[in-house]
Amino acid sequence: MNLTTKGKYAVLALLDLTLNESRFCYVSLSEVAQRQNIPAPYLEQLFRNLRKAGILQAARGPKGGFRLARASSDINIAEVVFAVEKTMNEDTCKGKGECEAGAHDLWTSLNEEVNNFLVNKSLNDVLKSQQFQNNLTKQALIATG
Amino acid sequence: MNLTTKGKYAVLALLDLTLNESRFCYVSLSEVAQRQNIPAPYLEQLFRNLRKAGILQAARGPKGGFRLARASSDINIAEVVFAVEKTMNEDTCKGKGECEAGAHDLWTSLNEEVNNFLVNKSLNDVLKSQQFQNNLTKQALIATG
DNA sequence: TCTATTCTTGACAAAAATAGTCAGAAATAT
DNA sequence: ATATTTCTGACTATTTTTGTCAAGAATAGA
Repeated sequence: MNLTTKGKYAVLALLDLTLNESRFCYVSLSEVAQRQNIPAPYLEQLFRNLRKAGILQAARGPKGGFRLARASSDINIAEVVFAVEKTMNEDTCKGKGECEAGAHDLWTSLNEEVNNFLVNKSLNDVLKSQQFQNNLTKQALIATG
Repeated sequence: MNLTTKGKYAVLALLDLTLNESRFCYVSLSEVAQRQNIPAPYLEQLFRNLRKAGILQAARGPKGGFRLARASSDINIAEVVFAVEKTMNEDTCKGKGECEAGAHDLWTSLNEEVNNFLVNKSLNDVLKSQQFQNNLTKQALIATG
């Protein structure tokens, strides 16, 4: 599993979206980008993938924007990361038979370990972390008012 | 935690070394490189770091080479990976206060998770995997004879 | 001492991935 | 109509990974 800023940006942006979307409203990408300090055109790329993955819904035009396609408790971190990071560690034994089984198993297990951890954390779980609540509520208020 | 071929090469090379070193003998880098299909000059770089990290011992000159500095059961995978991969995910919140605590905790936890897994696996553990034994014994014989 | 072997070191180069940018098209609320 | 906002594809820059090279230092053995 590759874990770069791409994945982190994506999660961060979705958390922001979760807090700032009000049930029937869309939140514009530029808002999120500004609040979370992510280059807007870059975030566009990520949102593109998140939409294709069925995690985001989009609406164009004025008052348009993005919102979660599902409840935040139904979106886990793994799928978010997968949606934006290219390929996971596909266990690239280059076929020459030089891949030792023991080592192979090791990376496979590791991947499963990481994956499990992330699959079992939903956006909502992350959100429930007390510190986070405090932090972002503040930000949301600043942004709104 | 960054996990590229560097780390995999390192582990693979050490496993090879473990199987092919006979208590008091050194194994030459080029041997390992050839057997495991790793570019020798590249492996040099890795071994350099592994030596600095106190994982390998080296001896120059004819009959020289490398051997483990400790028992294979005393070397865990995490330290091997650390020795060759540059920096781990140092939780680079760029200080602007834009790092959300919830997300921050998430990456930290993930890192700990991965780390734990790798710290608790020794070279010897990997070696004990049955398949691996079978596989490499074969290779070792080919290499010797 | 001489020689072949092997590690040591530092710097360099190529390739790939990541991060970030841009311009123009398409949709839509007002 | 117009302003807003997503959509798309291509492009550039930066960083990391991967791999290479050449010259030096140590040492076993003849």
